[in-house]
Amino acid sequence: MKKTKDENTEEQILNAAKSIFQTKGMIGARMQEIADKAGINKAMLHYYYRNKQLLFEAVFKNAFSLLAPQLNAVLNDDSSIEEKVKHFTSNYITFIVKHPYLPNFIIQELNRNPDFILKMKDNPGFPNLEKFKKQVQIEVENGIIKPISAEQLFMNIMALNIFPFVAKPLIMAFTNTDDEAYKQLIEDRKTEVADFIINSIKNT
Amino acid sequence: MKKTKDENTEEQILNAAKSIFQTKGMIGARMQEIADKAGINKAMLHYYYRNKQLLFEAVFKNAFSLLAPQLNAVLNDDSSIEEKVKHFTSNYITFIVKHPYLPNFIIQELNRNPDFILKMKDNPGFPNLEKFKKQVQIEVENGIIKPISAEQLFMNIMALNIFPFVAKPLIMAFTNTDDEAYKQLIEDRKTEVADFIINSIKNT
DNA sequence: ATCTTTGTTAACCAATTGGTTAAACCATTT
DNA sequence: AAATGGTTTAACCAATTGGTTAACAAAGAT
Repeated sequence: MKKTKDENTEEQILNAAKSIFQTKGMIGARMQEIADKAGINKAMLHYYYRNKQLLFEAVFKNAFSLLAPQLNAVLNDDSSIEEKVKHFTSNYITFIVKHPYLPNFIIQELNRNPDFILKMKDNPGFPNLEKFKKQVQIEVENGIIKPISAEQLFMNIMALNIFPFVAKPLIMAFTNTDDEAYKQLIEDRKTEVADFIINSIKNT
Repeated sequence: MKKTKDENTEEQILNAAKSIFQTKGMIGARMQEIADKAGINKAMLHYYYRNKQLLFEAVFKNAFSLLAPQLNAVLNDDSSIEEKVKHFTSNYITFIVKHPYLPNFIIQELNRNPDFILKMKDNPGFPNLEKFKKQVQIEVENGIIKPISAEQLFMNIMALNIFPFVAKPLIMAFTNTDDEAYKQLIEDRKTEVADFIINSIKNT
């Protein structure tokens, strides 16, 4: 075989596809561009992944399986809500800084095809809120945190952590910050967001 | 002239284009589909708007000028931060419920072409944070609210209000809610979000 | 050495799509 | 009623694009 090079072709294709799909989206991506980036012939894409849709799904699942388990891990550990919020915020922002296109990619593609997430739900690593729900309920009952539904709290945590990446161009324009200053704003949020949330829900 | 009907053609085109562009995005939209929706010949689109890009820009500016001034109005009125947060949250969520595709459309297209917002910045109604910044500073100095930068507070307000619309499919899957339940969650947020923010920043 | 399987390429194809053109249409002016 | 000029249409066009095919190359099996 011609292979056994530095890297097998299938993986080279997936990496190129990742890069193109995540910046241009499913519709905007071009098979030729992916082939060029992978340094191979366009026909190879079809040889390994049959068609654009399947190649895209491989990339999407790969991206999703990067984001989701992290979330799940924090939701299901045994720390308090306060600790969870602190860990999650710090970890997640650090993670997304390294993969800035990820949240927007997933959100954009799920809005284009909402049914697509159903395929993900079967996955064993798919985030599950049950434990978190019970925990919120208990801490509310015990007066540790102020009354709030787990769903709303979860939404707020996600929103505060992810939104600044998704809406970066918009927020940059409104706040009149350049790329460097925005980076700093994000950096500050690693602690800022957790404090903001805890200030809001913690009983004194 | 053939016009002076119930509605002039130019406006029919813009309305059709709005609907198609906002659901499919610039790349996903098809000129033929817009023409069909407007009930006219495809050539008319070019007659009135020359090409896809210009038609898109007309739609985008229209959408942006719907969102931005609302924001500006609240930022620049004379009420306290607490009142501003309450008004903004309630108004904005009510507004977006009526135009659910708007935030995602704007965010998606700005991410595709971040330079595009520069054209908007000249617009006199473009949101300006100056007054809000001074106000935050003063209320912090006077001990009305806890120390926080105006930029971070602004980001948080935007995130908590807008994110649930943008990430709807994702949050629905994670929280295991159907369309009806999600609608209720959003409805609750009209007051929930403001309370959450105020709880966090208000000094006791 | 030859055969078979797997990997790779260049050339090709059909469908889609944004955009153009020339002719037709029709209300108003002359 | 003939000319005018903005409006509308059907037909067409060139470029792009996802996908296919047939031939070829390399490696292992016999």
